[in-house]
Amino acid sequence: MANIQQVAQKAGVSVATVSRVLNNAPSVSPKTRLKVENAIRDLNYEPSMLGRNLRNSESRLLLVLLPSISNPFYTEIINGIQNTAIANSYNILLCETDSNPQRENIYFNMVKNKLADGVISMDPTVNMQKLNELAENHPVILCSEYEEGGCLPYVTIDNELAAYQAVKHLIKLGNEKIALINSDEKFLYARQRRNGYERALKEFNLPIRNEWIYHTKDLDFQNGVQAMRMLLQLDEKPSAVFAVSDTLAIGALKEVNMNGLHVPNDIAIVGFDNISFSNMTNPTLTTISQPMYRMGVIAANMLISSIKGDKVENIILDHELIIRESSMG
Amino acid sequence: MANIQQVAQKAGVSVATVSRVLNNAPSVSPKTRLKVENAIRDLNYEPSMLGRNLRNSESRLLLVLLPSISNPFYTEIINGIQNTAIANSYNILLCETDSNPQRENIYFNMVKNKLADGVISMDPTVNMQKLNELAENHPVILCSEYEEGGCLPYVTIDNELAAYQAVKHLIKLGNEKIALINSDEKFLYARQRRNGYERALKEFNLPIRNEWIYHTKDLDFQNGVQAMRMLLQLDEKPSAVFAVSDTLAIGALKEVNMNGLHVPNDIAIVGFDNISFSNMTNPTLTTISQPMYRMGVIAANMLISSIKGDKVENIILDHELIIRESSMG
DNA sequence: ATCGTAACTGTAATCGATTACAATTTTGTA
DNA sequence: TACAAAATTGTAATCGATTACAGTTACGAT
Repeated sequence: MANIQQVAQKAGVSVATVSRVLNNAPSVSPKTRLKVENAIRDLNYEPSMLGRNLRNSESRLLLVLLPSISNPFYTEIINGIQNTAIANSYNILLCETDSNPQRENIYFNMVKNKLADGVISMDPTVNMQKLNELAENHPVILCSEYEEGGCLPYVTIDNELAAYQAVKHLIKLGNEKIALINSDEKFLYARQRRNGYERALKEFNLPIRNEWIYHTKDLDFQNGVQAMRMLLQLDEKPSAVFAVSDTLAIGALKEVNMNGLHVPNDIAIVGFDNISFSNMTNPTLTTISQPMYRMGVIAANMLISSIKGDKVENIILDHELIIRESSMG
Repeated sequence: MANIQQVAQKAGVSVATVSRVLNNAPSVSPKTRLKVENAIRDLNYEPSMLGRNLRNSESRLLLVLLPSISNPFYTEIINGIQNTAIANSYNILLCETDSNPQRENIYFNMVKNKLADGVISMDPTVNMQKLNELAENHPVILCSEYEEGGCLPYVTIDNELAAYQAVKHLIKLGNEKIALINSDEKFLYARQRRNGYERALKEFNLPIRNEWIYHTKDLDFQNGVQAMRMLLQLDEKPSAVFAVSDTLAIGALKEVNMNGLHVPNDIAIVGFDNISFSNMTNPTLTTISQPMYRMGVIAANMLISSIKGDKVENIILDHELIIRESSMG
């Protein structure tokens, strides 16, 4: 593969001039430009990003941190990030931590080693202390999950309000025994959604019963199945379930069906995220729709601004309750 | 951020020695090593990949090309690729083409520009001519989708056989009117699966009827819904459907349910890929399981070998028919 | 013809690492 | 003690681009 020297030699100019042509500098005469362009074509030359990046001290890569690629919640966000990145001549490094600190470390090092110009973290399991340390020297944006009282810029939704509305919806439909399938409350979003759940119950003078609050380890379908299995074994079964993720809700739905019960007649279900599959279940799933694509776009724009050195503001986006069959027959 | 010179100065040694410490070269005395390590710690130094990559003429990034991240079929493959990459000190650049040639071009250029050391393409819509051109100068591996009679190394399964077995399974259950929901037959896997479908029908002297073969544009759930909608409008409805992807099959399942029909009693359904959702539908989906994780591992290993300059052989992996509720009540 | 200015081009330093080769120090042995 | 060999360290070139600055050329005005 040819390099810039060879192009310069072939065109009979200096490497500086070739570089100017490559970067569309205005001060190159048309004749010279033509000579260089011909040489580039003849040699099939492609500039090496390695040289350019070193000289410019940038990689034009954005690191996107997420716990697992298999949760469809992230796919639309990633689309938004990626489109925005490309529109700004960046690209993204998609990094799955599997909630494994060792993995996380590898990725943090990639940033420290200048292999990425900044980070968007969507990982609730991220080590916040280390992330904050990283943020002292490198741009970092939080997407969806953030740190209460922290100083890292974020884009998210109002989780408490969304949960409140979801549960209120169930109450309005006549449900009085509403269970919560939550994930681990070490996560901020889990605590916030629980707060929303409790606020709605209190507002309507419904009791908050601990045996109706189930915590899952992960957000896989299977965790939803297990959660519902437990709930169905209770003496006093709930008549409705609010799950903090569609994947959990779909697992729950599956388990209800397995037991020959009917959704929503026996048990109503509301999920969270509006993943594409939520419209394909039987019955279709009532859920909270987050503006995932837009969230991705905004996160990417925030990060790019931050890399440029601009100040960025936190953003809270609107959500929407999508009512489908799983809550109303 | 400190660089290697500053570390060298602080430690009172040359940059060469610092580099040796960084790379664990054996010929550094314990005393010197200690001095250098202290300097590194004191300065909070992290080596820049930009410099290292330029010097080594490598990026240690593998480019993974796929049409869309939202098809869950890819997620397990990606896991396999990523784990293998990390184990070999590589990382992956996940690149969604959206089947958009312009996007594709951007990614091809990243390889030409040395931003990635090689490519794993899982994109059936890829421009094979351009990919072949790229392969003249850069390592390229095909994963899952490959080129018949082409010269690019690949890892895949026997699509024709898998489809044959899936359809044979339906026949053995007594189905005689079996429809095929296929994707565009410009894709090799689609042609191969159709061949398998037809081979099974012929073997049992069942007629091949064109109105029972539906072609979808994409592989989204919605395409499956549409396909099934068409099939249900036929005068003579099929009693079973083989869909070449679980996403299509799940869409089809949804549409059958919507029409008040029962799966599998009225219509049996078999999918392809064994995505994690396929076990969560109601009824659960009979499908062909591809060894996705292993396929990813193998593809990554092939690519890394190829980057090293080793010769690599094509590999065809085993698949498995997973029988669930959607084919047998 | 001369000069000043604008337009263009080249020289060489630079980004931050690696490494061949040379130089130095240490070690072991006679 | 002296010397060869081995171990350790340093010098400087190198990867492939960008760019400040200097140098050259072209051209219109006087």
